[in-house]
Amino acid sequence: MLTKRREQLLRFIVDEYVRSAQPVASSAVVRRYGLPVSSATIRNEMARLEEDGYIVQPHTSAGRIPSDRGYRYYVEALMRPQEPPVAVQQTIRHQFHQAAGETAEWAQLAAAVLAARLSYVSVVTAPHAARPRLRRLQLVSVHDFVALLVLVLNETLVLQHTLMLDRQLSQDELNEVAARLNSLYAGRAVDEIRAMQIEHLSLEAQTVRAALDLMESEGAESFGEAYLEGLREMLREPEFAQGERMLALMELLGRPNLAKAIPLARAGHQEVTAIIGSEHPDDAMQQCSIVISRYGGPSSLRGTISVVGPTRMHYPKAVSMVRYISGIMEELLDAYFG
Amino acid sequence: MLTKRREQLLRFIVDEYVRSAQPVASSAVVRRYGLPVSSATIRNEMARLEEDGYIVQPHTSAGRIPSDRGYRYYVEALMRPQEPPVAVQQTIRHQFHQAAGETAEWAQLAAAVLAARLSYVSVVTAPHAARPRLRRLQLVSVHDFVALLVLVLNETLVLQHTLMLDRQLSQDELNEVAARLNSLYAGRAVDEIRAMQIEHLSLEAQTVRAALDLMESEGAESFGEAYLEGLREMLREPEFAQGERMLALMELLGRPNLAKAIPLARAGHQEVTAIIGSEHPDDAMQQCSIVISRYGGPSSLRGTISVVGPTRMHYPKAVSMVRYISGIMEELLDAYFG
DNA sequence: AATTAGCACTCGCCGGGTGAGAGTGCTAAC
DNA sequence: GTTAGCACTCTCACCCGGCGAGTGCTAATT
Repeated sequence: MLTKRREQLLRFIVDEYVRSAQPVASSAVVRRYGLPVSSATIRNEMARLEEDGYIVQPHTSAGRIPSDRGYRYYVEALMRPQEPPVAVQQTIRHQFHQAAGETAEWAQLAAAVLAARLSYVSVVTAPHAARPRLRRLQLVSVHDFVALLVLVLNETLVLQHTLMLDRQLSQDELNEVAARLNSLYAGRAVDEIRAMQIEHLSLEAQTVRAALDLMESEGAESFGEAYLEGLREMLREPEFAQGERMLALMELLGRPNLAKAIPLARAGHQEVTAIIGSEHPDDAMQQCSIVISRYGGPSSLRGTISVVGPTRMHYPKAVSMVRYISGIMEELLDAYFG
Repeated sequence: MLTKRREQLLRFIVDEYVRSAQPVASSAVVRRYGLPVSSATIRNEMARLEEDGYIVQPHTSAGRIPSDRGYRYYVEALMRPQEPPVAVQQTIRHQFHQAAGETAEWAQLAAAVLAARLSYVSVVTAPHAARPRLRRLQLVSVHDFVALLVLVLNETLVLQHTLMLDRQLSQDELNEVAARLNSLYAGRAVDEIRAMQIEHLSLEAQTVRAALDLMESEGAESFGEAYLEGLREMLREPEFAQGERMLALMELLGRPNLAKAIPLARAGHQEVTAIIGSEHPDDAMQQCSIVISRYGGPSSLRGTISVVGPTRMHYPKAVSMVRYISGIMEELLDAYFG
């Protein structure tokens, strides 16, 4: 346990380092903090904090910067999350108000807002149903040999897929097929439909296969439908100034690697979780922190919302912003599908 | 007009510089090219080429690199486009074979293939109909107060939009509305529908408004539905090694700026066009070249396919690859909607 | 026991200087 | 028109030394 003064000092070092990206010197503390002590005292305290592993020196005769452990302590015990100002809240609410309808659009908007407000990378996975049920399917004739399969799921998700037909079918015929399949399968989940083991022929079989595929891919949370925003903004941070680091980061946040970079499993529901630097299993992420949260009800539509930034991240802002946006997503889901 | 030998020399300088990214020295020419002349002769010829503006020296006592004019001459008169090897062609065809159906998927695939084969940035706009006609619209009930509007256009494009309803409507009622609107508007283009000036109430009006909006946005070629791929690969090129340039490039190729970066108007149909460095109006693109082509029939579905790379680009590969993929897109469109 | 003034010490950064190497342009000879 | 030879130029990498920032330690003070 840290003394009161050391806590204050650690907090100041984190705040100051986050602000300036420069190691914090003892004299800087006295000057800007205005404590009634001298820099020598601060130096002594700093030595203790370093001994305990909360801060480090990049080299002898430089100021101190927080270690991952220091950030952890800061996030856990020191920082006061700052709610976004009312004006900002209103702006954001307004933005979401405009994008009614598509859940995917909400996710995209959430990513955009988050990136814009924080200047870090945001990754938002679109809401997905853990165990989707078929509400109704519909076949729409598109062309002589092409039909569109539209799937409406219980959780108000609409999926579509183009079908290539063996023979020409009129809309009426398609309607018939759809009606028959609906009477069989409406209201059921993937596993139930599979369990029924009904044999179908030609178009029916093709439709059922496509529908099951779609529902299954919906059931699994994936990064295929994730929205990533703000790479450009984040690359302006001084820690990524060298091309070397930039490339590494881009590599890491590219589609195929995204799953490795962001451990969805660590996202808690309701509460916001931070993963700081070396706490992340992947070596490439040692310089980065993640602030992540799940949104949506436990049973119905769920998704995750996360921010990836340098360990020198503005945690109060990041945490509260993620919490706020996460809350909005929850509200939206509730309002539309509650 | 250049002498035969100077042409050869220019070609070699371009080839070599593209390969090595290093200024080409006179001695290197003799060594690797094996001409029965000495480096002094090459130096004399180089001096002439420089005088005429085809090559430049980064500084005294460095080799030569091609100027934009030099590249232009090379592209116009010197290079022989190399068809992709048969094996590669087959692989690509196979990839496209797998992605049947959605035109947007073709575009995405085209972008991915192009980026993978060339290691430059590829930008492909999805096929869009210049003057789309409504084939049929359909309303699908999704939720109590939510319906999905599905628009099938003559050119086999499917668009969808979620509608928020004022009151609860059954699928039967929705079908009725759709049927009425179809009987009125099927087969017509945006301008025709507008010209009819029919007054509608509530849901009908809402549907028509949404449908017109969708069709209009489809009619305009935009970067909203453009697929961009390969930024990571391209940033490995030595000219972008400094973080400075990387950021500039990313800035430039970000969504809002994409239209400024890629002048779609300069894309010719059938033939592939190159825009080299300073030929581009925007200052930020001086270091880059664009290889661009339009695909699709002149009347029906069209799109553009382009590659953005450093001016030190492998033009033969880029041009022939763009041409090849462009051809495939054309074939696909023909096969499905011809 | 905690604080502080003073001071020596360490280390990164910056500017200049230097030497090697690469490649040219020029001149004079072929 | 071509070529050998050579002086010249420019970059790059390296080293060096001074400067400034900031520390750690010691001894004195409260």
